[in-house]
Amino acid sequence: MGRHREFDVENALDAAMCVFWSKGYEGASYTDLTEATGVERPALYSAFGNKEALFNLALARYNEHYLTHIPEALAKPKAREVAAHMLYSSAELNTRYPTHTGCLNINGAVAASDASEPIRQALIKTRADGELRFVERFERARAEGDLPQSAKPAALAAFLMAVLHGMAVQAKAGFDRATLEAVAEQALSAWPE
Amino acid sequence: MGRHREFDVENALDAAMCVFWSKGYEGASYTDLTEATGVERPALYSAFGNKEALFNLALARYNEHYLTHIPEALAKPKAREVAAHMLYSSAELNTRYPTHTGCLNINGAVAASDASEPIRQALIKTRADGELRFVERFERARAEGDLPQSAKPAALAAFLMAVLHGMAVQAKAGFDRATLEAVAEQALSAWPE
DNA sequence: GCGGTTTAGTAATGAGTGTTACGAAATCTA
DNA sequence: TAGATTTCGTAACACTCATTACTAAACCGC
Repeated sequence: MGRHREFDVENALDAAMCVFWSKGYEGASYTDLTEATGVERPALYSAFGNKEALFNLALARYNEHYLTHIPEALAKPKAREVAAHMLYSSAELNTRYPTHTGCLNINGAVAASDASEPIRQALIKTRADGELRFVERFERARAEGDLPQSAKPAALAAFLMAVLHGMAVQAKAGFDRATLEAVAEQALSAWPE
Repeated sequence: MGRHREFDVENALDAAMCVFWSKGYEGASYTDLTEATGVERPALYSAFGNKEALFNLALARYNEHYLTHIPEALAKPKAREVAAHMLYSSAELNTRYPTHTGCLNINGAVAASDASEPIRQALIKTRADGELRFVERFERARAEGDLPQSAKPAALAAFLMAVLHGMAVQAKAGFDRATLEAVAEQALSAWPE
């Protein structure tokens, strides 16, 4: 019983996610969030909690709905295809929406004030979790003979993530998809066979 | 005539630069800046102008005093050495100071509020200027036969910058020097001979 | 020492931040 | 329809932000 919600929670969360994607955690104000969602501040608080909780929900939604290429990549039969899928899919995603380029995990916070240090750490952890999955995937690839015995799975995963992070920074700086794909191609040319 | 400055302008600017290096433009407050410099707010204003001007001075100082490996790299005789010097020097600089890891050009602002968009654009321009120097350097290398005719200088420069940006993000996330050097080594293995 | 000039530092300003009290509106159950 | 319950939205809250008047202090040339 009681009054019904007049806004769609999923839509509002998606709109909030786009604001964070574009401006990062600290750069996004509640004025921005209410404008983008069409929901007044107190309603955002009652639906999602405070700004930190809202961001974490937006981050979870981003990882689930927009980073679908990660499990896709991990499922590829060969290590090189794993890397290629990540690189080209990221080039696409990083430039798909002109209003929010780059990657939420990077844009969210690289450096920040003390107040938002928890968010920065949460983003670091998210990225570390992702990297770990690639380390394990490349270890499997080496065990399967898909990578040479001399290959270092941890180094390959760190390198792959570095290129992905760099592409996200470049996308946020306005680089177009073709340029990012050239970066991806160059990164792949270094891949051990 | 008149009263003398009681603080050293160079020292204060260096301390302010470290604050921006650690927390970025928006994340650095005047409380942080006065604590780090030991100079009260009005004195910072009279010496350097407002926050935006202070940041630009800090950025210029950073580029001049801490990015000395860029001209060093450009002066190397071979393209591969140019890239190698950039990668390993950045791995070192990004982890040299535990209190301010990564790179000021990246930490300064990747995503930000509308208010600090000018700073974000200034950082983008700084990075673009740097990239251009590498494009020209690699074009020369190709002309000199140091790079194969099939090599694409613009793509190589974009790739190099992507890895450097990614390493800066990783350093800010706490990666140690050895890990960054492994990334550098992997990036170099992709370099055309 | 005096007058003119510059700096130091306290303390205030106004705008913007995230957050929340509170009363009006809307819905469900009885 | 009456009462209980939930949401909405205005308006305020306390706080921090960058920025700056303003006064006392320190210095120079005379």
